[in-house]
Amino acid sequence: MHAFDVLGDPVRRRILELLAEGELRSGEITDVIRAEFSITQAAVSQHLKVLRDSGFATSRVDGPRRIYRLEPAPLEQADAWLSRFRIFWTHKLEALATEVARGKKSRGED
Amino acid sequence: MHAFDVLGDPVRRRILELLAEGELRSGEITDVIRAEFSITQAAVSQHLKVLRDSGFATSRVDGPRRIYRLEPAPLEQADAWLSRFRIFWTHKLEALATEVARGKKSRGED
DNA sequence: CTCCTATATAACCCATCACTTATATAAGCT
DNA sequence: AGCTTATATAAGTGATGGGTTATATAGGAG
Repeated sequence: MHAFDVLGDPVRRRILELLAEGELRSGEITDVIRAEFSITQAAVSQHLKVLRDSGFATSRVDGPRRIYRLEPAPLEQADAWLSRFRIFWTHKLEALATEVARGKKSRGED
Repeated sequence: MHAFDVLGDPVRRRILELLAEGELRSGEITDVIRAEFSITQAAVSQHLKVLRDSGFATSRVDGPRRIYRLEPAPLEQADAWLSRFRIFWTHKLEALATEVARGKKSRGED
């Protein structure tokens, strides 16, 4: 599944927002998502699997719990793809500053 | 259709890349896409419709032709959503520089 | 007016996705 | 061992998306 396909789902985007704050237990994620989207625990677990399989998150076991952590690499790839369009909404000098700040790390991506 | 759903399709991403170079006729887009993806003219036209309906592109009539132009607003929204994660792959000062360069235009998006 | 080119739309099909309910797995407690 | 909690997986379903072929629309050329 391509990074942008993963980001196409609002539940997954929300999970990534939550994980941006720091590590979370599966149950904590499930509670928030269930409150906001009214879906079952199984559905949330399936979204977590998609995030794992696509490299957006990793999990580690803590007793009977799973702790999820954000993995930024696929997000960075998505960001790199979008970077070529940034010239359209920033002034040229500002765009240049952005590129300098990003260290021109991403070339020939996608 | 959410911006990230639109970006989830490789054909549409490729069309956006082409339009980033400048305006193109529907037929020019169709030729490139057909060569790269082996799909029909109708399929390309449907992708162009998705891009129009979701605000990623506009078209104007030139005789029997349609000229397509990139519209950056939805791409900027997608970029704004990703911006909250940039801290994960840039150093803090670099991330700050990026935010300054972007003029902190996007707050509370999505 | 008719024909051709350029493009979009309609109708249909099939695969995939997001969801559900039901069940499995595994750890901790008593 | 048996129960409970935490989480994942299996199986099935309905909706949607992206493709196809066929057709419509509209402008320019003869």
